[in-house]
Amino acid sequence: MAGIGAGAGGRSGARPGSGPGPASRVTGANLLALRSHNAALLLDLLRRAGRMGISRLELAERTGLTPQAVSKITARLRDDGMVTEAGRQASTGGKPRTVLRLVPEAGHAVGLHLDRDELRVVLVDLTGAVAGERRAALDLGAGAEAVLGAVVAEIGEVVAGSAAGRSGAVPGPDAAARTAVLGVGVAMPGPLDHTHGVLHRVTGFPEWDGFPLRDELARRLGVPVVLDKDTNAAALGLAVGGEVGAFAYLHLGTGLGAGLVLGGAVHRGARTGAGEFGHQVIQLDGPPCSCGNRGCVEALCLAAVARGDVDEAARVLGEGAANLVWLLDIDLILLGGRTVAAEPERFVRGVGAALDAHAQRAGAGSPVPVRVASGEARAVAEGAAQLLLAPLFGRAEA
Amino acid sequence: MAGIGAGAGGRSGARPGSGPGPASRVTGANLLALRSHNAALLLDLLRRAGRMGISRLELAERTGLTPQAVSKITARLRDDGMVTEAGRQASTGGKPRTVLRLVPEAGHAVGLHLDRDELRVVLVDLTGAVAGERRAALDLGAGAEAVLGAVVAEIGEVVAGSAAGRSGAVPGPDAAARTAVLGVGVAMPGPLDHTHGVLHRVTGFPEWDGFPLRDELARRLGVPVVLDKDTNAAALGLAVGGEVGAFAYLHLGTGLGAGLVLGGAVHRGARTGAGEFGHQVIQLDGPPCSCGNRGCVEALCLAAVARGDVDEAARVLGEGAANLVWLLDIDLILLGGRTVAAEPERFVRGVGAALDAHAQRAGAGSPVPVRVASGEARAVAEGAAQLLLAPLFGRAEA
DNA sequence: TGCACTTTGGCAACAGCGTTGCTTAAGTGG
DNA sequence: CCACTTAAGCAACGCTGTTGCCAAAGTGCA
Repeated sequence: MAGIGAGAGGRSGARPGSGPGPASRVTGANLLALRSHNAALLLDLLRRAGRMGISRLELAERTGLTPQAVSKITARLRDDGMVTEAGRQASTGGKPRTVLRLVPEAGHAVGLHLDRDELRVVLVDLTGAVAGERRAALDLGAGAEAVLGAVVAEIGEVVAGSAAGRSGAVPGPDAAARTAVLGVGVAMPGPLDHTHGVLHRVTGFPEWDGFPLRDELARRLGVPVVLDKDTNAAALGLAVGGEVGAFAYLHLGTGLGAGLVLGGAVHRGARTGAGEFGHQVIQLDGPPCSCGNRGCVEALCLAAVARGDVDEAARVLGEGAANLVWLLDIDLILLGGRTVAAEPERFVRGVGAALDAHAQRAGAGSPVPVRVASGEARAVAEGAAQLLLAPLFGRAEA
Repeated sequence: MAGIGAGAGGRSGARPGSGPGPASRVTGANLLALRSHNAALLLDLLRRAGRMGISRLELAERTGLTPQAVSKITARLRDDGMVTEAGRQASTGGKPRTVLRLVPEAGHAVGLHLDRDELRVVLVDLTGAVAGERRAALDLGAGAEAVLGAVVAEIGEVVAGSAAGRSGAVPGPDAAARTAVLGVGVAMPGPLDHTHGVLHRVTGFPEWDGFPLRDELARRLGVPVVLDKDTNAAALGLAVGGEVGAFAYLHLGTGLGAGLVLGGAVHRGARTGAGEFGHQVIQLDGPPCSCGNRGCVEALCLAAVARGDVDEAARVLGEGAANLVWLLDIDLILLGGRTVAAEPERFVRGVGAALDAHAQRAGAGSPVPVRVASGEARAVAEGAAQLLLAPLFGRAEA
């Protein structure tokens, strides 16, 4: 559980790995925490309602708060410029409900996707819509100084090009605050430690081992920075983008990894190690894998792809996915990555067939659906930006 | 996550599967919720402190609440008879701290373990200590009426024999309330639905399919009832009993199942299906399993046990456990069940060896420890009782 | 033995949360 | 035009944890 946060303001975002807390450090709640909890709850519902908006009374019904409480809270949010009135609904015999809408420009976040050979930066608004984007080639082997320099430069370009330009177009009380960048979310291939923002053993680039990327970037940029694995960021983006329940995002590219969303939150584990789906053994004493073990899903799956046997690759992937579905009672499997994008239908069909077979044997109800994840190319960068937006909407651990 | 509960009192425990809530229904928080959240937090720390007790100031430090707030809350808890002063600590140069302790007799809960051929009832106090116990043979095939009759009778015996007798021994303000039974937790082999308290396809006993066990028992007993899988109850009991972090309890008896504790809470999934560890495929196209599939861990493991090859059984179990550790970033593996109990050292050694091999290959830090779970025979029944105590201590979803 | 000092923990006043009771605003329908 | 319905704000309220202050209960040195 998460619980409702500590007393601190709540808008700050990232906080340094604090406290000696053994295991789960649950904190007491005061009135400030209560206030920000409820505000975040309403903001989350407003975000989900999107451009359509939502009325005060529906907010009250969905949260269990009294209509008067919703009025008070939304009034504060309006004063802060985060919410605005936007028309009315049709009357049902009395005064029509006023529709409230999130103000997208009330805040922005930067998402950075660092891949082995490429860098992608997006600037998104509160609703997650992309307001600016840049791509650049990248060589992780060029060293920290060169890479960080490029990253800072690209981020500066995107922010300057979009937020500043838009600042004039949206006048109003404190226009500067409205375009404020809440911070930067960084997503990259593991292994890494999201709680301390430190890299571990970046494959093929020993110089990055133990590099405190989060703190270093935060120092150079002067805004909060959050670090996470690429698959976790993608999963978070999908969860925010509307996918509900517990699901797994399986990413098949040059490797095979997963992002897990359980109970509405990304499950990372204490060492950000969760989601190591590819090195699940599904064939005891099978063919050797690059990890040193034998019979890993990744090895079997990629070997089949290399042979051109997509159906077998999909079947193997499906068997691994079935193990995961049974172990965690997952509602949905989403597929992504370059290899899947090359033959989406065959992968969906093959994985789905394996899952259906499992479900039928067990006599379980409806089989678990399989789909291709949306927004492939920018998904990780957009999800990275959500690492910063999530706390605003009450997803402290999401 | 969990969040802080809805406005309702908080002491009631089970609530019927309410609301049309799509996915996670997060509710707003009011002052009542805040109050019970903080009270539960303190009670949880007091429970962990056990017989040793804990001072007000340490409670304040650990929760982040002000000392004055802790004083107010603990004063309420003392008025309710749940907490008492118990001596003082050594002075550090000023007034010594007063030690507070949970009053074990302030509440009791019944735990019921329904197995295929046996029934076990325990009565535990607030600290989880067993205050009464009964065992009886059981035939699930005898039909609902006979089974429920036996269950109600056995529970009545345990409660009458322990709580009532103790009621006189602990005089004080409203002694009746102090021995109040909060409710009954029921644990049994799956599949079942813990949110609705309904059974599904009890293996070999089709008559129980769809039986609303929770509501039927609640009706006959007149107290709240909570239903869960036996492995989940055992895992909950272990979590309360002091195991920390994320862990998996692997139960190897006539079958192979698991209870997962992630982020301090039992992970059940939407359909109580999580923990299906035994039918994880680790040998594609391997030997057939009773479930209709091929190469399941359960089939391989139990076949090895039947051959008398315990080392191979442990190795197979370890490979399955390694998959789980990697997928979820688990901190600890606990083993239990009759088959493990017969040769505990060899299982621990074999499973540990498989996990160590994985950890070494990946260059991960310290390997994941493997231990035998404590309190074998009564563990499930005691965990079942915790299903009712958990909400008192702020583990609504635990 | 007495006095200065430290630390604990309760009392009283307070700001701020959601709630309740009531009033005003803004529609529909006969 | 008026009765009725529904939405939403104002004011008073109860209750939360917080703050400022003070009594209680120890230690330790003169």
